[in-house]
Amino acid sequence: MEKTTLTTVPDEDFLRLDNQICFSLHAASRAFNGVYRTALKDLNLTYPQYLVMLVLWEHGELPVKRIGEYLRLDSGTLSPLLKRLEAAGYVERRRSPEDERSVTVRPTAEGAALREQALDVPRRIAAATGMPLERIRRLRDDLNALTARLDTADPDAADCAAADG
Amino acid sequence: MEKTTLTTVPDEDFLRLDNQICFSLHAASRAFNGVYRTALKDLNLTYPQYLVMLVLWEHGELPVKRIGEYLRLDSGTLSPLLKRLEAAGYVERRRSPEDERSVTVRPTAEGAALREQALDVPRRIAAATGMPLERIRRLRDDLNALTARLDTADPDAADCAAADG
DNA sequence: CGCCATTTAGTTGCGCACAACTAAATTGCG
DNA sequence: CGCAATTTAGTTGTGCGCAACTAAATGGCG
Repeated sequence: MEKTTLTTVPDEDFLRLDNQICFSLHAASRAFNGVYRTALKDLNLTYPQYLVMLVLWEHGELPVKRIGEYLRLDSGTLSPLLKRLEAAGYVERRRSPEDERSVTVRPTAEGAALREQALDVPRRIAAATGMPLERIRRLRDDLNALTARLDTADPDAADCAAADG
Repeated sequence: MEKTTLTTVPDEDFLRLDNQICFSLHAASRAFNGVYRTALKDLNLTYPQYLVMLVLWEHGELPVKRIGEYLRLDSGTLSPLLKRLEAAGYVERRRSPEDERSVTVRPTAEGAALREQALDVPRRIAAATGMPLERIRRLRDDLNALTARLDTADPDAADCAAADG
């Protein structure tokens, strides 16, 4: 009320709007996660484990480093996750012979077979969303754009000035 | 290849598209979280703690139950989180006199004062996104719609049939 | 060649999310 | 009233995510 910013939006309203956005994303992410949880229960995979398997199914065999790049995850997250996938019998880890620092991950026969069961998952998810594909695609594109922005701005974005540019 | 579904999208492509959507949401959520992390560093708040404080700033005083409803979080998440907020001196917890089961949470003077500093956070976030407010709003609406769908579909959405309706 | 910076995984610690459970208070029904 | 079902927080255990660190291998430079 008492102050109107250069962006034409009062501080208070801005705080409220912000509440909506950050919260919406947070809630959607968790809701999605929940649906995946039930959809993936039969496969004995968590959602992040499923993401890793998707990457491996597509690329066949990757060093941990590459998996991390595809999924934006570091070794702190991936190492234990991959251990669990290995314990479940879905992947194999081997130190690379030509570079002993690197660890190569690839699906086992069982892990590869799992892909057939996984083919049914996306449809169940799409059914759960009940959204037309077109809108889903738009959402995806918006999210990707947002992520790209946030990533470049992230490293202490403290003093970058204008929001409304 | 060998089978084309009723939804006109082959299984394989569907799996790939799915990869994109779920991953996009996951990545965006984490990217957002990262930006908030840096923006909230000065306030000594994590992102979920910030959400709780937003709710408390808006409503003044709430039982744990209500906070959980606003944020879709259960006591398993909230109890330790609120303990930490209490340890930080930002909130107070008191068992309700008229219903001893309930615990009432309200900001301390320090917690209330924190709001002033927090007013700057949304603008920093908006700056980091670099998106026009209109597009942000659209994104928010899409996400809310998605969450609503997912929530109703969630309880074992196994055999709900058609995605493309 | 020898040494230091870099790269790559892994480990530790902390916080969130969620399922499954416990504990205590309250409600309601016979 | 008395007891079972419900409501409300809290606890425990597991897994993800990230920061900060360690350990080992590699690459490059004097």
